[in-house]
Amino acid sequence: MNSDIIEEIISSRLRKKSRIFKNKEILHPDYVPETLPHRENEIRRLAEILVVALKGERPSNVLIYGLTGTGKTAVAKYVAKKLAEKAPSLNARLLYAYVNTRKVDTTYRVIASIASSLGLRIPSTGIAISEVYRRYIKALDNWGGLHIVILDEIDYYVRREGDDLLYKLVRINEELTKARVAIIGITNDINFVENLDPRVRSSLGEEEIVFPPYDAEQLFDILMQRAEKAFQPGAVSSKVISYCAGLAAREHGDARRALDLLRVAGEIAEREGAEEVTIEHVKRASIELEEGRIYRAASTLPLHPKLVLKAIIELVKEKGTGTTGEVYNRYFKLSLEYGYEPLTQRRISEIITQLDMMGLINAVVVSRGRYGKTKLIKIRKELIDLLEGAIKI
DNA sequence: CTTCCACCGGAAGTACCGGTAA
DNA sequence: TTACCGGTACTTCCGGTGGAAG
Repeated sequence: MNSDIIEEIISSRLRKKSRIFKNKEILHPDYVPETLPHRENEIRRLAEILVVALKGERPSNVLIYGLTGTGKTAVAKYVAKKLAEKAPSLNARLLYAYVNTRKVDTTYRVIASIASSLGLRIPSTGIAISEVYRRYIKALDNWGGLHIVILDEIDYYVRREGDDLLYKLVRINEELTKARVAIIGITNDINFVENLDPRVRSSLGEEEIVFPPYDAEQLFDILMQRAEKAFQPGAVSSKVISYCAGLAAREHGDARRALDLLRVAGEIAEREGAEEVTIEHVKRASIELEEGRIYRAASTLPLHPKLVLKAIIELVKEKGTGTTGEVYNRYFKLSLEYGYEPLTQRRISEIITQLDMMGLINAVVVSRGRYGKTKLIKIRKELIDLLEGAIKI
């Protein structure tokens, strides 16, 4: 009986308290802990730069560099939040806006998001960008404090939209009479600054902080600190944590990855009803994370990208690789079979590039001399079946 | 050294959607 | 309601190109 299944799950998960987790939230990537191990220097630097805000001065703009999962976001939020909390007792007005410009990915939405942190309500579309900008400036001056604007992953943004917005923001203080704006830009691409307008560059990079990747030992400390609060005593050994740390350290010391690994390993252990998390659980977590990402990406693909992916899978199964032209021909046939109007090759070429960027396929531009220039397209063997299952049309 | 393949990928434009302001 | 606005998906056109073959 189905109700028995539900009953069983409820009784095994809810009635007994988890043997593994005490508070899983703590392993969540957005959770900002009370202390950030091995980032003391970076916190101090940033705080020293921004602290003049509490005296009513405008602090320097800051550029923060560092690879993913090196604590850039956490440190920036942490310092901004602490200062904002401290401000009222010192009779200073300080607010901060945090925008991840990879998620909030158009100029309009970025400004709207910044403005909304001042309590401004901006429609999601419909008015001109310059109008939103104007309202933001007006709201700033009415309020008259210091606004710290944290722009996360700005390299993504600038690559897509250019540096117009940065240019405007950097010079916004010239238009303000009472309020001030300080910008914290966060990027994981060190080269990105070189392509910026020199004026933006010098202004945004008044101060620069570089976040080095964590090594395995530091990752171990980070995981340990969180694990103590997140797990039941004895549920996870230091050996397991050290294994997670090692795995993540190999991928350029990414703390987010390390935390995900530990959390999912814990979930697997719990599902199994195990007493504690083992290294085997971590290994499986590693596979599960990757496969889950791929599956979600593939199964939510729109129609034509799905058809293109299907064409690629067929070709790869037959002969190992494919080219843009071959994929297009196969896609063309498939489209007609399913009764859809095929798109142009130009568009398909773009879709192939997108599939590559999502990590579903590998597409490299190669020149084969007399035989032309094209994309060489492959799929990792382990992913073929997974992808095939994900794209039932 | 030149040729020339099989594309790449930028630019500009069209159509449409979901939304706002007046 | 009409007139915009921004974003996305797509097309058309086309100059550009790495390197094997000649």
